[in-house]
Amino acid sequence: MKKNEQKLMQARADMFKALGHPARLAMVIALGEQSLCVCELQKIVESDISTVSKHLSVLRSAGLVESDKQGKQVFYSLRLPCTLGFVRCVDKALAERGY
Amino acid sequence: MKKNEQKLMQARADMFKALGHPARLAMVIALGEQSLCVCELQKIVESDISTVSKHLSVLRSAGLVESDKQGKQVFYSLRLPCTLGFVRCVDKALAERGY
DNA sequence: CATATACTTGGTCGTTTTGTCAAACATCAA
DNA sequence: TTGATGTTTGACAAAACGACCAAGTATATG
Repeated sequence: MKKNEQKLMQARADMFKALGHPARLAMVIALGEQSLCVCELQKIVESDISTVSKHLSVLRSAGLVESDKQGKQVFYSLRLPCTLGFVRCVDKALAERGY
Repeated sequence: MKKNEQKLMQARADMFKALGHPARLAMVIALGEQSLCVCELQKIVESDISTVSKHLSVLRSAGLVESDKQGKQVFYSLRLPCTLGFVRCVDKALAERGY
């Protein structure tokens, strides 16, 4: 594999990796419906607020979500809606295995 | 989040996580073309054969690929072709950022 | 049977990721 | 300004990951 091809593959993999955590994936799926502030996202994943914030920063570095400060709240929104399409396909596969 | 919902989210995340490594992703993309034996996959990722084998076992546990022993070779094939669709979407997003 | 080939598994070790706490920061309201 | 609220950041320990080597299993072949 050539060097620039490796870099591209790494960049792609980083996106998948960011989604490879149940809390982060749950937040991304929730953001598929609407933008949400950190406090609302925390209710979804039920973790320490600092943990939630760090997960969000992982998603943001990967370019999957973007943040928008409104007053003292920060709203996150989904930048890559096609993620949801893949989740649906994954769900179909999981359903075949009894999920 | 309820317990079974958490399990589902974990299973989904495991799929993403399995794809979150450049070697594994490269192999999955290659398998999108055709089934390949471990030896051919090794040529693609250029790692130790034992490393390749372990990566493949991660992909298999996640349900992304399946294996089929033919003689002394083991052929792997892609179980979730929709993965490639998401890769294309990721590539579009990466392209917008200069890749 | 003995050997070679194709692959998997176990062990080790350095690196990365996670979660938590405390502290910092930003914004609003009294 | 002071305090309350919402979020981020730094530090640190525990856990998971990734790569390599060695050893193990399975299958074909001489």
